[in-house]
Amino acid sequence: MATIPRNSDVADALEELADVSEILGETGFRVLAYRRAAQRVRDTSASIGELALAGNAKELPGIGATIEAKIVELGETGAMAALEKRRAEVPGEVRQFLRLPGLGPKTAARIWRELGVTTLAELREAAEAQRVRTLQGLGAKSEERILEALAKGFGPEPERRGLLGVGLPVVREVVESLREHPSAVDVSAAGSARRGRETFRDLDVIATATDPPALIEHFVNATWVLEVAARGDTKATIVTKQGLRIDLRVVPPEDFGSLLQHFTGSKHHNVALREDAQRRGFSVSEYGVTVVETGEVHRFRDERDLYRFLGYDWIPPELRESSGELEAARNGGLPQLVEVGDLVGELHCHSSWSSDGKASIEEMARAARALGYRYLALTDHSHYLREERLEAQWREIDEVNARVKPFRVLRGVEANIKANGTIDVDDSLLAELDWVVASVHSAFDRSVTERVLAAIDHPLVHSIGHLTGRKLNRREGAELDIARIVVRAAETGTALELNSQPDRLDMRDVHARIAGEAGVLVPVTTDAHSTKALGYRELGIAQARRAWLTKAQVLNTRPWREVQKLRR
DNA sequence: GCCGTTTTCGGCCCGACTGTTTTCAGTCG
Repeated sequence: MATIPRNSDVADALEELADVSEILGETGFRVLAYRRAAQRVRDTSASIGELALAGNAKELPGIGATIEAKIVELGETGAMAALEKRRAEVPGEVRQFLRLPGLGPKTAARIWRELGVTTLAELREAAEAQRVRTLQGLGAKSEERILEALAKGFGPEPERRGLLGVGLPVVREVVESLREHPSAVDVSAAGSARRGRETFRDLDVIATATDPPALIEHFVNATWVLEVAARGDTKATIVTKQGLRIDLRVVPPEDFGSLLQHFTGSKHHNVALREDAQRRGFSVSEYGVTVVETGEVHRFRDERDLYRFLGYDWIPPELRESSGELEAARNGGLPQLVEVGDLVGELHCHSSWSSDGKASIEEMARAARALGYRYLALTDHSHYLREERLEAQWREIDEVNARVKPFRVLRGVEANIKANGTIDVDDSLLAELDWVVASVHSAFDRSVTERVLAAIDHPLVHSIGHLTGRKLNRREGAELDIARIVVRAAETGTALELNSQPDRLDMRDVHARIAGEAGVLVPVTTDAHSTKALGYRELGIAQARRAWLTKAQVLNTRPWREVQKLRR
């Protein structure tokens, strides 16, 4: 009987297959196909094993009949013969050589075949004994680089990526500061921050200027600069006092659109865009679009014109992940994405009634009203609100409502989904509440899917909080059967929240997209424990946009009386 | 190995950078 392999296992196998195939000198395009399939599997939230067994995996771009068969094989036998065979041919730690920066498959293969080196220890010896430089094309510098990397213990250092919630204000401040400079013409954030991705490696800014060196000068002398890592006439890298790396590129005005598009990415989006263009006789680069037949070059000052020239509607940066946006942009099928200004209420937040809450109910209400909201569901943690306290809180809510009307504070709770799937608040109390959020806060390793399903089935639960429980850079979320969860949520009319806390952003983008497609209404909530934290909504909205969600799919874009009707 | 608004065969993104070279291959993003 087949066991369904996890997506990460399938992707790992395909990646290893790519590595060893490449070292063995197989055609680059086959290797590329394995790598793309691996990436596609990682980005797919449905179970690739189930899809493959049903014969549907080849519907995914980049996966054909051959790779689908390999996935089925992995499920049925626990191994892929093609991988096992090649694994046996590539000895020892040769595959590990690829992890050394600057050392690719060609070089790894030559070090192995021509020097007989098969382990990292032997590689160190060979470099120290200056035997690596005996290979044509390699020299002293290569040996130096290898030894340096080995000394650093290039092991799997868990890459710490910055949080969008930290980077976004910084990149905005930089963009503002550059715009104020007299020589600046156009300035924009680029890269993953512009795409609203939840984490980033570095921050990118693109600009045009009448006097590029002067703008660079302004950039490297800003008050927040700790260190200037690189500096030229058109490009500079600084490190801020918080330790964030920021790249600025100053480009010719006539190329601003092309370069902004290029540096916004994602890489996969750009590759797909260029392949598509090529089939139509265009060659796209960061410097413009060349008509292959005539050699004529079109340059773009405005990114929108670039997309239009290639036959697409302009694609919002949040959608540029090579997950269907190009096709949609060609057929007029892009969604009208939700915006921050569409929100009219908050459906998950806390007050000082929770011990970790920092603001009173009234302060929270007034802060929400200042954002243009009309209601706020106060959902303090259930364990602070046993019966008498809950009644006391309701009295305070009534008093506040009298002072802030027509703004409305609603009675809510954030209850715990216990290890056995039950809710830690009595039904009689839940029934008195306007809005009930149920969240997993413990035992993340214990059948989370079943517990969430049980909570969804609870007739008095309106919404599931931070679905997987992930904390970025701290813990992976629970592995969930998202397909079953969204189906049940849609059937029961239970909302699945998108929690905007900077280190949560949970549901993640691909899950939220599936939820939206299944017809689940998604509240974008802040889980704010202070008035300031209501501002996290922009992070959640960025993620909602990455999930292709429209205003209609985001629950708290609706007035409370509508939410009330839609509530199960 | 994948894929198709010229193709079921014959293509497959593009340019910068590095180290080694004296014209380029490999690697990277």
